[in-house]
Amino acid sequence: MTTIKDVAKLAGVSISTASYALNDSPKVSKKTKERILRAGKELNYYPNGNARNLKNRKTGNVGVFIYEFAGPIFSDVLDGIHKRLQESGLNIIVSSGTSSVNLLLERQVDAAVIFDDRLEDVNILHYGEMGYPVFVLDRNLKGKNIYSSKIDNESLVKDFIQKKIKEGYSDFGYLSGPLDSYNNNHRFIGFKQALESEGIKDFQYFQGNFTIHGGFDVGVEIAESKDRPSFVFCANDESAIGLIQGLKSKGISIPGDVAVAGFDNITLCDYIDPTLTTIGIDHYSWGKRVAESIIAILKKKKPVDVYNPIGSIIQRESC
Amino acid sequence: MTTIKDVAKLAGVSISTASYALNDSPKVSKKTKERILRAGKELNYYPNGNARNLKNRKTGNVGVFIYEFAGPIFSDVLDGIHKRLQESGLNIIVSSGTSSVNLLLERQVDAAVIFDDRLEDVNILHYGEMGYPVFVLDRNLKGKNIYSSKIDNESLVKDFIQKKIKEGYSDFGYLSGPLDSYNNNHRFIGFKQALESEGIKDFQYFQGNFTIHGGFDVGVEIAESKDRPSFVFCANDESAIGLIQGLKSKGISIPGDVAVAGFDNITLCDYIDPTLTTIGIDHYSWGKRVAESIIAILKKKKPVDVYNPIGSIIQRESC
DNA sequence: TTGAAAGCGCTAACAT
DNA sequence: ATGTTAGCGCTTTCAA
Repeated sequence: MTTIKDVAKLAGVSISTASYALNDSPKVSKKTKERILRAGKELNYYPNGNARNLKNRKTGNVGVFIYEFAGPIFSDVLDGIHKRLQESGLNIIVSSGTSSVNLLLERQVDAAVIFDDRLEDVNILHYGEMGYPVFVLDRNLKGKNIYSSKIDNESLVKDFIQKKIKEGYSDFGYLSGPLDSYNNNHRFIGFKQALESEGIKDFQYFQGNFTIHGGFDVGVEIAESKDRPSFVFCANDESAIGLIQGLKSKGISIPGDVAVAGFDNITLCDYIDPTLTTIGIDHYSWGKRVAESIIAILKKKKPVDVYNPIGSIIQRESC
Repeated sequence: MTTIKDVAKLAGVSISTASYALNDSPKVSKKTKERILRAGKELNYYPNGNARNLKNRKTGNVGVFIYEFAGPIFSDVLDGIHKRLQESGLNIIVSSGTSSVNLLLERQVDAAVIFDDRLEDVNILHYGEMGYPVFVLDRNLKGKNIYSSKIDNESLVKDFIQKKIKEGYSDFGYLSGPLDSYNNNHRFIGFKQALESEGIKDFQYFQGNFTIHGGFDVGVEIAESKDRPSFVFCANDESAIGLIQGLKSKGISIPGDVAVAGFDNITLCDYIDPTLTTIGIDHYSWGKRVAESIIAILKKKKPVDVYNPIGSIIQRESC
């Protein structure tokens, strides 16, 4: 493997001069710099990142740790983060599962974005304690160097449901996500607040799991029930889409018999029949803003205000 | 920052003994090992990955370099790769754009999977030359340590179109992807082979770009044409979905007036109306198999047979 | 069973 | 403008 030593030897200079030249330092004369760079080209030299990172005490890598690679939401956030980091010459490293923990704790990244319910608090806290900035998305966590950016689930859902109540709906159902999901639980709070504020005491509760399949089963269950709600708010779009399919499979018409809404605004919303009304988050922009903050912290070495993503109602046919 | 030195000091042993203990070497006695591990816990010690990687001349990381983070195909391949690597204790590092090149050439990964048309051959070749194994997906590239795994586009498309010809279609169109796309070009070859083998001389050619939007425009164009093909084969599902929407927007019925098929079997195929007949690749399994091969190469230090993914016709309503 | 010391490839302070 | 050298944090050979 070619090292800086080989380059220095071929160019007939010392290692340090080679290093200066390769890092484009003004200290070295134009002539020798050229000679060194030519030697580097000739030997196909590239610096060993591990050695550089060790010496520099920084890697130039930003880690983004997600729950899984599938999923429309992650993709959009990732594309946003990636775009912004690339403009600033930082590398993006996306990982998941146990890899995430390894890369974090072994300090192979200079900063991290956590978008993964399963990654344990203790690891995030420890990484922050070591002096590295971390952004946690959709998660409540406080600690040294920890920044939390979250969707304002309560207000968004509350406003939306209040609007639907004013449109005349009164007989609601809530299709829940997993009970340990931050987003689900806060959306549920907003849902209940809306009913309460409008004096509606009762609603039906359905347990789902954020998946199309889980939503389908609930759809069938509701279709066969004698006491169907006239409006089901679903904690995310995927379960709403499953719900619609379950209802349709039993001949229920939407929104006539049962109105449905979701949360997230994934691509599928536009393709299902009827198209799905939902609360949309601009995930791409969210990613860009988070990356923006990380860059600022890394460059200026000082804390920064967090940006919380903005949501809006995307009115379609399903309610 | 806590280093191995701090742990050694607290445990009252030398650095080397600490290192042995932390790496669970049998050389060190049970009593001292315990003491060292306890010291490590107390100090919240984690090894510095860059230092370890430098010394070991390996990182335990496998890089997967993709064209973009959005896209249903990448997600499934990634999930497959991730699952298998995690079982083997290897870290997955996913990246894109200039980051990919940096991570590769700086040797921050022990092996790589390239699923990105834009990543230049020269960088891949150089990485292979340095002794690292690389899997290139859907790409023709030969070189040291380079393994190429690809969909058998020609046969799949040829068989499919021949089948459709036997079902009675004869008036075909081809909706192309970008002209520099490996997959598009090989699918086109298979398409032409099928027509030729069945004695069909003519077909219409439409230029698309693999996107829904691009497909839509062609759909409108075809709808307004006087000489509509009765069957349009699209080089991927997204353009097929756009095509369907474009045709429908002008009142063309599918498959009655124009039959449509795609390639990939993305989730949306099941949600569009009519549902889309396509050629499906099991991307998740593909990812697992590729990871399997990488693990074998890394462990056994010797070449391995490449696995090419299997495809099959997914018959739905659109043709 | 434990410790001393060299060295992985690089950067940068310091000396020339 | 260029060279010498220490050292980043770790592993491992060699000696005790």
